[in-house]
Amino acid sequence: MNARPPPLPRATPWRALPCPRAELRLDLALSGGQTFRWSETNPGYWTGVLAGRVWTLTQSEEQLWYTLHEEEKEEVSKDEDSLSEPPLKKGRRQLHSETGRAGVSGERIQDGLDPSQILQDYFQLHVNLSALYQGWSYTDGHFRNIAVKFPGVRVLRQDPVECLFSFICTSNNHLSRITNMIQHLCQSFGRRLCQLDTKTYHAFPSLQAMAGKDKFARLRELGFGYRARFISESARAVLKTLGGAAGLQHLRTVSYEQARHALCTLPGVGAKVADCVCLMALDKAQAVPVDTHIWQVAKRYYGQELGMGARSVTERVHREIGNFFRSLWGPYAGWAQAVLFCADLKKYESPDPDAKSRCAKLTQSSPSVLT
DNA sequence: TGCGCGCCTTGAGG
DNA sequence: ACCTCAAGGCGCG
Repeated sequence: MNARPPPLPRATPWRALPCPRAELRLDLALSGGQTFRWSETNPGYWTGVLAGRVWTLTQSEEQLWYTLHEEEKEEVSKDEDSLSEPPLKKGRRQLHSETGRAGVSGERIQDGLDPSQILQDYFQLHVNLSALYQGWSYTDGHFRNIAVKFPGVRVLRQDPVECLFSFICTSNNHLSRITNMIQHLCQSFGRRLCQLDTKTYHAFPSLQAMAGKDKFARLRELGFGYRARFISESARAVLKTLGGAAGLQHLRTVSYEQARHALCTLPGVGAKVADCVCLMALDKAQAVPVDTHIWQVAKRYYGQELGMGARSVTERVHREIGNFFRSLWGPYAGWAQAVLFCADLKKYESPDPDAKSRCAKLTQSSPSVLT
C-alpha cells in the first residue's frame, strides 16, 4: 500500500519521505489542537498552508506523501497593509538560519529550500517519537493506556508568528470557533495563495498587516471580541519591543524561562499561551501548557492534591502541574502533554461501553448523592 | 509579593 | 428561549 497517490490538478507530482505511521499520525497531529490551518479535504488527505505554500499531505504505512499546489499570479490582497515590507522578488527570498536547522518563515517559502526539508522541519522528524513513547509508558501507567490508542502525536514546529497569534485567539474559546476566527484572520489580512474547489487559501498575515491602524476595528467587526485588542496590540508590541518576526524566531535560541518571560510581556499572553508558543514554535520541549482540561486529567489520574484548593487554573496551579509533569516525563514533557490533550478531545472519544453504564449508574444513584 | 475573584466577547451545544 | 461554557488574560482587592 505504498503506491503513489493519484495526481492532483495544477499541483506538483507526489513525492514521499520515509516516515512510519507509528512516528506520525497526520490526523492527530494536524487536527489535535496544535494548528488550526489544516483540513481533511478528502478522507486521509490533508490540505493546508505551510511556509507560504499550499500543500496536500497523505500517508501510507511507511511514507509521508506530499504535493504542492500551484500559486496564483501575484495579486496583493486589499488588506495587506502598506506597512508591509516590500515584496521580495522571486529568487531572492528571505532566509532565516538562526538555529542551523531550516528556517521556515510563514510569509514566503524560500527557493532553494527543499520541500522535504520543510516537512522534516515542521514535523520534527529527527525526533524519535517511538522511543519517547516507550520511555513515558515505562514510567507512567496512565500514559501507557493512552498511547495504544493515540500513537504518532508529534509536536509541530510552527512558525512563531502564526503560532503566537493563533493561540492568542484560543483564550476562553473553543476549537470550532477558534478555527473559524483564524480563517477569517487569514482571509482578511493574509496574502491570497490559491483556490482549490471552492476554498481559498491565504498566507498567515504578517505582523505589519495585523498592526495597522484600523485593524482593531476590523477585528471587532469580524467577531474577535476582546481578543481584537490583544491581536493588534501584540502585533505592534512584537514589532516595537521584540524585534519583529526575526526577534520572535530568535527566541528559539534562548532559554525556556527567557522566551516565556518575553512572550508574557505581550497583551493577551499569559502563562498558558506562552507555554503553547514555547512548545509548538520555539523548541522548548519541556514547556507544559496547563489548561482546565489538563488540570482535570492531572487531578483524576495523577493525584488529587495537584492544584488543591483552587477553582481555576491560577498561576500556582500552572506551576505545580507543569513541574509535576516535567518530573514525571522528563525534558520532552510537553510532547507527552500533547498526547494526553489529543486523547481528551471530544471528537476522538471512542464509544466506550463502560461510559454508558457508568452514566446510568450515576443517574440511578444521583438522588442520594445530591441530597 | 502572592493569590483568587469577577469581568471580558461570541456562539456552539445542551 | 435560556443557560453554560469554552486550549484564558487582566485588573483589582
